[in-house]
Amino acid sequence: MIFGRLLAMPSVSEDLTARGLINQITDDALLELLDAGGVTLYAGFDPTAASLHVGHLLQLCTLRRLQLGGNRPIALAGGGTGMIGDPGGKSSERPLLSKEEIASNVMAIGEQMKRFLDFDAPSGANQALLLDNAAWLCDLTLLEFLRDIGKHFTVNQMVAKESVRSRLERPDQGISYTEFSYMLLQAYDFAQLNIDHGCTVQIGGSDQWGNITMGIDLVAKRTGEQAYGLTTPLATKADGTKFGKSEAGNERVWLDANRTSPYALYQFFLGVEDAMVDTYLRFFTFLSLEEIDALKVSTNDQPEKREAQRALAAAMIDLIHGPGARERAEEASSALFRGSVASLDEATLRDVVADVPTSSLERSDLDASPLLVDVLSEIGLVKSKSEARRAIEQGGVFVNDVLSEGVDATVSGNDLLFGEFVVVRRGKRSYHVICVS
RNA sequence: GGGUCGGUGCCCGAGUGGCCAAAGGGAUCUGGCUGUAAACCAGACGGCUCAGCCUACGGGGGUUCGAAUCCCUCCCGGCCCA
Repeated sequence: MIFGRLLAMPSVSEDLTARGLINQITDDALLELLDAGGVTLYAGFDPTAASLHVGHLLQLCTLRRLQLGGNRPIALAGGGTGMIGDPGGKSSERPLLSKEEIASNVMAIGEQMKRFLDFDAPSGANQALLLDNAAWLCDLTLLEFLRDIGKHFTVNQMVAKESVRSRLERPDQGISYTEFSYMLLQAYDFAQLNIDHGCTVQIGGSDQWGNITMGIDLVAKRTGEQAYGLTTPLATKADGTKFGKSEAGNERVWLDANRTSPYALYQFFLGVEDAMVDTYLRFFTFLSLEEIDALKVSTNDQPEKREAQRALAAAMIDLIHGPGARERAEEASSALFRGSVASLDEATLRDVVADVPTSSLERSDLDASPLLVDVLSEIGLVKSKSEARRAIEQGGVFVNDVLSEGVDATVSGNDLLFGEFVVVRRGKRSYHVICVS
């Protein structure tokens, strides 16, 4: 059904262009190839964790777009390169992960990718592939590497790359030979994918431009084939910092429901700044450009309705966790934010409990009327009791929507809703439900 | 291996014997204004049994009434020389 709608949509290149997804492209001819379909292309993912996070969305969604346009995407997990670490962007050396950790991360990430890419396309022609570069990098010997890859590049050009130069220019930091070699391994990946799978295109964020062009060079030198590269802009927040790098409280926003609940993910997108919502809709959703334009008008005319944010959040949860999770996240959100928590009916509250962060307490714990300060820190809504005291003193703690005053406030059986729940809120929007049994 | 500079709280970065839980900035948190937005304003921002105490300025040891600040040593990093 979605596919049917897409067929009526603009060509791949028109769509990418209109969405602002093209930052740089090595050759305009690539656009025609992508429009024609049948191109095999890849993007790399570092398996540094057992889950993807919102920072990966842009590449995932772009691969999806290209697949929907009839091309064959390869998601390349950097099981090999992940053991090295890309020097770009970071100001310091990255800690190395163990082989086992990386392998299990690759598995987990591959599972999540199934929501974005079709790995079982019936025609087979453009079915997505998940590969791990550990397959060829781990067995590569140093001598082979130096002979077959290293000889094609000069240190001069490597040092000139932005990712390296920025590290060299910092007076207090160096770059290890290991990380320096990263770009060559990435180039090797491209060449390997070209040989094994006829892959001719690599896509990535704009910071990958240098690595991608090195890969293209290597492909040309090893196989004589013309390869291409396309970079997307970097997704940023309104203040210019990286989108999804880390959010409130330095928590990453993950695609794994066990790490970031669908409700929390929904809230994350619902809270997007007006200034960025249109960009994100274009980058991350598969809504038509017409729909997105209409939402932009809505943001301009009636920003307080947050229609664009709602559409964005809904689309993302649909994509990442499915419609069922989306509906629950929407319901929990409106229950908590529309009116007073205390006035919710029991059934609604029970539904909310299922989606919002919760903790459980024994009824006997409550008999002693524990200090609110202790309870807050126990359920993890604050990091320490000092922080709990501060939060209360600053007027930022609410029990069942009632402002708590005084650090000596306690929690007791009287605070129970339906004999079971205490809804604690910190600040404007951090809800936590305590279930008493 | 030699020389030299440096390692400060989440990050950047001041401090070079007491007035240091340690300037300033950023991040973050809370309040205000709003629209569960941005910007802006205000406050907070190591922990605890909280007018006090404990833990902290790379690790360990020492000098001193007293050390982030001085000395020794070890570890780590930058730069230069070999």
